[in-house]
Amino acid sequence: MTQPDDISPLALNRISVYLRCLRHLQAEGVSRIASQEMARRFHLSASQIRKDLAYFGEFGIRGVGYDVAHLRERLERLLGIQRLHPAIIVGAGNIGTALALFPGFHSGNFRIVAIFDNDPTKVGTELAGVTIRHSHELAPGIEETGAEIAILAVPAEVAQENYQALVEAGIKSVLNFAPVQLELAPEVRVKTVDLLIFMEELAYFLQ
Amino acid sequence: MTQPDDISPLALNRISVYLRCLRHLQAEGVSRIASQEMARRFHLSASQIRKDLAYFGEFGIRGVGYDVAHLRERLERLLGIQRLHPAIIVGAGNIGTALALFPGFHSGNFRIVAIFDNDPTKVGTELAGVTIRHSHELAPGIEETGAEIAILAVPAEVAQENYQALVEAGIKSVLNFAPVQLELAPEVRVKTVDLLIFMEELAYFLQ
DNA sequence: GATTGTGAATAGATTCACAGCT
DNA sequence: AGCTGTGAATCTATTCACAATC
Repeated sequence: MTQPDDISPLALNRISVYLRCLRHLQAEGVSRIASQEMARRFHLSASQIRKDLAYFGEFGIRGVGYDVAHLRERLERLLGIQRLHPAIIVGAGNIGTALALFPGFHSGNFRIVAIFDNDPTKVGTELAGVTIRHSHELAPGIEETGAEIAILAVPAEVAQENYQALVEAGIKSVLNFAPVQLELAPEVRVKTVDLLIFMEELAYFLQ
Repeated sequence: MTQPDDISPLALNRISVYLRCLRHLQAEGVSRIASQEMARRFHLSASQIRKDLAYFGEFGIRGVGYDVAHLRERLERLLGIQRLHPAIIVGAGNIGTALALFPGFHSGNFRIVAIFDNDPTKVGTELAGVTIRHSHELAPGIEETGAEIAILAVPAEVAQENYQALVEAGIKSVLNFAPVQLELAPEVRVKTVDLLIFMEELAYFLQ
């Protein structure tokens, strides 16, 4: 499938939100919806919904609205989540463990196919139905499983070296939970989730 | 302290990033730094650093750069993290537990002062040095501890009702981990961290 | 000479408003 | 009649380039 590569992450994230809304609507048995009604129900902007959707094609019917099931399918294809994405977790500490057990990763379009840690007492134990392997085995583990996405959940001090190892092992994208400014490789897309920055944002508005 | 209330969240998050960089520099013994050098070291934009900082005041010395220790202190005051912020966790499941044990919440300017869950088998047990209380006790718990920030780590299905309870109990801001569009109360600031949306963003660029 | 702080210029995102379909 | 798709208008953010300052 061809797609624009220069869409803004903001618009892309909104597409994910729309998709979630459509799933809700579908579960409720709604089969058609207008942008305005969707905006009202989920606290979004109607013109932005139309603009975002139109960016990828003409999905609606003028005078009528959008077909919920059809639009949902189109958006899933668009995001590339019509198929299952194998993912790995690097670091089986608190955050890694929590993510391994996160229900969203068991019901959706992502599957945790391997977990790595460098603590020998953890290696060999089971977590979320997967046996933890040693971080040395990152490269063969990624190759065997065809993993595309790595969730990096290691301490900040070792995040850069683990990221490097993932890049060399041929991973395609990384979701990073370590609170560091990673030195990025151009061929690997990284999304950093920095809890302290979120907390500091909230702290600012407390004043 | 007075401050502009209309700063963009993007700029605010960058201030957090600068602060982290300054801490690194200070730990390395660097006492002065120019925007250009800081940009080079941490992969940022020099003109953006200057613009962001200048928005809050004149922190630098022309021809010289910025005093690391001084700027750090100013930014901490600016973000309101010169003092400790008491925070609570609602939901002691996988994510709630991981966050309770997250090192960032033990070394920084945030302190987890209470944890709530509605599972009677969890109530009364210890987690990260705090005894888990029943969710019924949210309001008195918030009052006693003076908690300002709540970390909402409950299943998606019950996120809205727990949010409502937090609003009624007088919390000031919420960091929400449930993958839902919360119906927001105007007086409570909310930041949602949605892992599935991040994963979907990465999936898009795999294609 | 070097570097900040800042107005002007550019780029990007959102909202408006309406022509074009059904 | 009603709602989408979209160009134009507005608003926001980033980058540039240089005068002001040390």
